[in-house]
Amino acid sequence: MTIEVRVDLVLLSLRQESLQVFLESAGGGEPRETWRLPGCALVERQSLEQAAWGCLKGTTGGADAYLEQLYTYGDPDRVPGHRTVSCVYLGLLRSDGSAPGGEIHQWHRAARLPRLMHDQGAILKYALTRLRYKLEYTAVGFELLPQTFTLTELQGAYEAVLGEDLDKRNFRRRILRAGVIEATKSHRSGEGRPARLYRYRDDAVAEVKARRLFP
Amino acid sequence: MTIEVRVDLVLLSLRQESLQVFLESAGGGEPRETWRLPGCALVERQSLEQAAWGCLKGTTGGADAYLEQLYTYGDPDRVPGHRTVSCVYLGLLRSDGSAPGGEIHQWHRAARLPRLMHDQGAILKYALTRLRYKLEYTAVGFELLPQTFTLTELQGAYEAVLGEDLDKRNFRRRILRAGVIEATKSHRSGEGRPARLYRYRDDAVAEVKARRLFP
DNA sequence: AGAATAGTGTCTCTCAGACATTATTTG
DNA sequence: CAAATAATGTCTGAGAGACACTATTCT
Repeated sequence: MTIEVRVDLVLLSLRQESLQVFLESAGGGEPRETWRLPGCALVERQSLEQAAWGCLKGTTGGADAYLEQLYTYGDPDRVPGHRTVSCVYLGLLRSDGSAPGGEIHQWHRAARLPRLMHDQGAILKYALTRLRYKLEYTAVGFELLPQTFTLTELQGAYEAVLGEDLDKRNFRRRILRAGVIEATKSHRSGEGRPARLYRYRDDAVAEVKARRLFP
Repeated sequence: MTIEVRVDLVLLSLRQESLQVFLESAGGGEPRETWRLPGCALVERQSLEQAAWGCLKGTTGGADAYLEQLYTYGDPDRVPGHRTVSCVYLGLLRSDGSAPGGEIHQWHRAARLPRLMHDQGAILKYALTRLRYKLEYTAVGFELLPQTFTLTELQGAYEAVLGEDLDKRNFRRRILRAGVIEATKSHRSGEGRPARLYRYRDDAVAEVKARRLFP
């Protein structure tokens, strides 16, 4: 018997002001319907990252995304009857370009996850925790927004991921001081006073140096 | 053709006041001698972590160590002629219980790495970077020291990993304020005034909450 | 004019970083 | 008593967090 290597994806996006996960139906029917992470077996001559991108395109159709390796799960009995090692990637999709969902694939609120197969509930919880931590010391939050965005939208993204309200003035002060975004000359109109649009400065260091010792 | 899954180890320890890596000779003879990370193939009915521990015991004999998954490498041509996916674990060995080194295995200074096979030089560099970051926001530094230690020894461990000198008073203030270590009643005598021994508080949270946003 | 949203400043408190001297033990 | 190492406190500057009002646009 041989060991199967596969790649699975935790795909997150902001939809309707909340953080949502893209899942694949594994059948079962209501109310016992069970879901799984999208994924595929690793094939010959393909890197893990290529497999992850291929699977991303195959399921969402979307192209503009951010992917990073999360963790590799390999317990012999995590999938009963099969010996699979699964390399899980975390993916963030910009709200505009994210997939529509269809018969098989659907978006689910991260705050109220449905029943998931095998160990995938734990995997998802871990992915969310990692994203929250990462949000605090990297510039990864911008990956969830369109290329230009208002400060209010950015703050909303942070609040959706962290699950917590942030102070408007302090948020702006810190994010601007960090120097990772820059103002454009455009504004976005709507109800009320139009808001200035910002863009991510890709010349900014992605990983900001962490503080010394225990913060 | 099938894909081999294996586990490789980056084993680090403090020896002679410096951070060292445990490597396996891959032959070649001086001055072209090449080294590799210790590792083994994943076998049926074995979890990744079990394989890592098994390999650790098989090569170092040592038992008291800390292991965590680092990253999984799976490029199709990372090992010419073979299709291997390698799940790499980072291991920290306490200075006292670390393996002696023999014909095949030897310790090497992390600051002056020898020639390594395939992509393993890059893997090692990544492991060192991750450890430095991790040292700054977790309590992982204690894994390199015996169970009781003086503050001077602890500071030495941090300095060896970070490759940088730290201020004695500031280091003590912060490490004590963090509340992850506690004083014992014992002292260690030697030359000069005996130093109080401390021990790691395992009830302390391992992952200290990171700061908000960009530090 | 009123509703809606954008945008802005101050104060306090905690903590990081720089820095030098006293205390205790051994030989 | 000399040598060696341990232990300790203060000042300054930067940034986090709490907090409320003014500015601009649309209908």
